Amino acid sequence: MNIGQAADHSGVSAKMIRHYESIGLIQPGQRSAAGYRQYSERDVHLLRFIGQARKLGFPLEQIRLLLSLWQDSQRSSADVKQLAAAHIAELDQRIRELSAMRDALSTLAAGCAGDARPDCPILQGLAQQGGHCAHPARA
Amino acid sequence: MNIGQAADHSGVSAKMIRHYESIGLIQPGQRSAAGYRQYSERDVHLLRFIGQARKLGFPLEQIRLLLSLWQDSQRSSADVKQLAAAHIAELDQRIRELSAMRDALSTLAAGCAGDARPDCPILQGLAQQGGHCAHPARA
DNA sequence: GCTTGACCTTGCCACGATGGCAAGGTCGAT
DNA sequence: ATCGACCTTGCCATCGTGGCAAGGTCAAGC
Repeated sequence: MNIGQAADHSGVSAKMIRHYESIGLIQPGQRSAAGYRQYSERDVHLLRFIGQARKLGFPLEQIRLLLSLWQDSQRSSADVKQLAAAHIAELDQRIRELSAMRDALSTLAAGCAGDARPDCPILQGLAQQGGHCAHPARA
Repeated sequence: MNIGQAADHSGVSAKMIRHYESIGLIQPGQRSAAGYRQYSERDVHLLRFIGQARKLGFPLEQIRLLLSLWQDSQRSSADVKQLAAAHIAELDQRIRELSAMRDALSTLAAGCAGDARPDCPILQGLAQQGGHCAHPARA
C-alpha cells in the first residue's frame, strides 16, 4: 500500500504520515524499488490510533507515550489512565481559560447598544486599566 | 520612557512591543539619540488596550480592526459589537471542540480500572475504527 | 513507444504568538 | 574605567498542519 492509500484508510494525511515518521513517532518501514513508502494493514491500524488520539487533543509527545503503552502487553491500565487524566486536566484548564474570556467579553458586549452611535462599553472595557500591575505596591 | 518601562506599565513584554511594531500594529514612533524607542503615556494606554484584547483571546488581526475602531470617533458601536460577537462565536466553537474531546476521553477513562492489569478501554477506544471514513460508500 | 495524469519523493516556507539566546551598543552609578 | 542593567537587531524554537516547487514513477490509453 502506498502512502496515499494509507492516508485514505487511516484518516491521517500523507503529509502528516511523513511528518510522524520524520520525528520518530512511527518507524521508517519498507520502501518500494522506486523509493515509495509501503504500508501494511498493521501500519494503518497504528495510524488510526494516532489519528484518534489527535482527535482527542493529545499532543504528539503524549501520543508517543500512549503508543509505547499500547504496544506493551505488560502495561498497567493505571499508567494509561493517569496519562488520560492529565490530559483531561489540561483540556479542562483550556476550557476554563476560554470560558473566562467568553464570559468577560459577553459581559462587555451585553452593555453595548450595537447601533449607529459611537458609545461602546466594549472598547471602554478594553481601554481600561489592567496591565500595569507589575508592582502592586508590595501589598 | 524606554521600552522596559513601557512594558512594565502596560503589561506587554518588550519583545512583543517590538513585534507589534514590526507587523505594523503600532506605529514606529520616536527614538532617542542612541536609537532607543521612546514611549509616551498615550502609547502605554494603547499597549494596554492591545494587552486587554489579547487577554480576551482576540487574534492580532482582529485587534488591528479593534484599534482602528477605537481610534475612530465616528465608529458605530454596532461594528464593534459585531466583531465581539464573531469572536465570542469562535470562542464558543473552540470550547465546544475541547469539551467534546474532554467528554469522549472521560467516557473512555471512566471504564478503565486504573490498576495493575493491562486491560484498558482507553487504549481500546483509541485503537478502534474511526479514521477510514473517506468513502462512506456513497450512503 | 510516447504522452498524460495521478501519484510519489524531498525540502523549504507559512501560519500565530511568544520566548530565548547571542552579539553588540548605551547609560548611570560607583 | 568598569560594571550591571538596559537597549538594539536578528535568528531559532515552539506545535501541528498546509502549501508549493521540482523532480521521479507508474499505469492507462493511443
